[in-house]
Amino acid sequence: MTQRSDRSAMHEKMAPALNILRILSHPVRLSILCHLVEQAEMSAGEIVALHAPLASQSQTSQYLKRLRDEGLVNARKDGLYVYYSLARQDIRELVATLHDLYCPEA
Amino acid sequence: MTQRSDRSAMHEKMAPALNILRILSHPVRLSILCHLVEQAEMSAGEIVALHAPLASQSQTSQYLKRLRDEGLVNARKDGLYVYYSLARQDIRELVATLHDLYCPEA
DNA sequence: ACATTATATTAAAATTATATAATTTAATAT
DNA sequence: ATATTAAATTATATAATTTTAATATAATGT
Repeated sequence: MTQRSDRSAMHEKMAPALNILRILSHPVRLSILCHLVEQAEMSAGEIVALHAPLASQSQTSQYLKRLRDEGLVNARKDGLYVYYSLARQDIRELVATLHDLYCPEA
Repeated sequence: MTQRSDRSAMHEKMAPALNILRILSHPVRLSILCHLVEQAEMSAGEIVALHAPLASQSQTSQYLKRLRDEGLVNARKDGLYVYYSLARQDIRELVATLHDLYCPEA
């Protein structure tokens, strides 16, 4: 095992954390996840409304797709509506830590 | 206070967390911070050596500048050497959480 | 079948982040 | 003074992400 592969290994070990950090590094994606920590389930429309007019329907749908694709949220379709919910406990914990550190009460 | 400014306010409230997330979303910057959580102080040269050849001296110096500019690390100059250390407790806590969630032991 | 509403997709343009390469500053020693 | 080493800076190129705009799909009701 060479030095180089050691360092690659170090970086590979960080890959899951880096991936999550990148996903959370966007105001709307982070906001969606924050809301889903407190709300259990929200329809796509509610999520769009929550972020309009800062983010368009198309944009928000794209953010939701990213979160789906990465396995961070579940999507449940009911008729015309799609309901989103958090799919992973680690996101709950990470968002809680961020809240503690960067969203002081009062 | 309009709806729009409410939403801006929501996003502004997230700004500090977002800023930290973006800074941590890079393999070498995250790695540097991880090492400084465990090491207290490291010289620029040690940090460069730790990440070569994946990151050049110039790159690593740029990452350190970013961390300095953002106030995440302290730089102490001693002769030819510059010693870096963590400047903020929140980084320690955040890195610890990331470690717990994404770096399972063994 | 058609209209309506909710949601999703796609492609191009714009923006931002990162890498590369060359150069520079600063401290020390000869 | 000049050579050497550590570290930082700058400009440019490249790559990744995000925004925008237009369009498409899918479910429901008339």
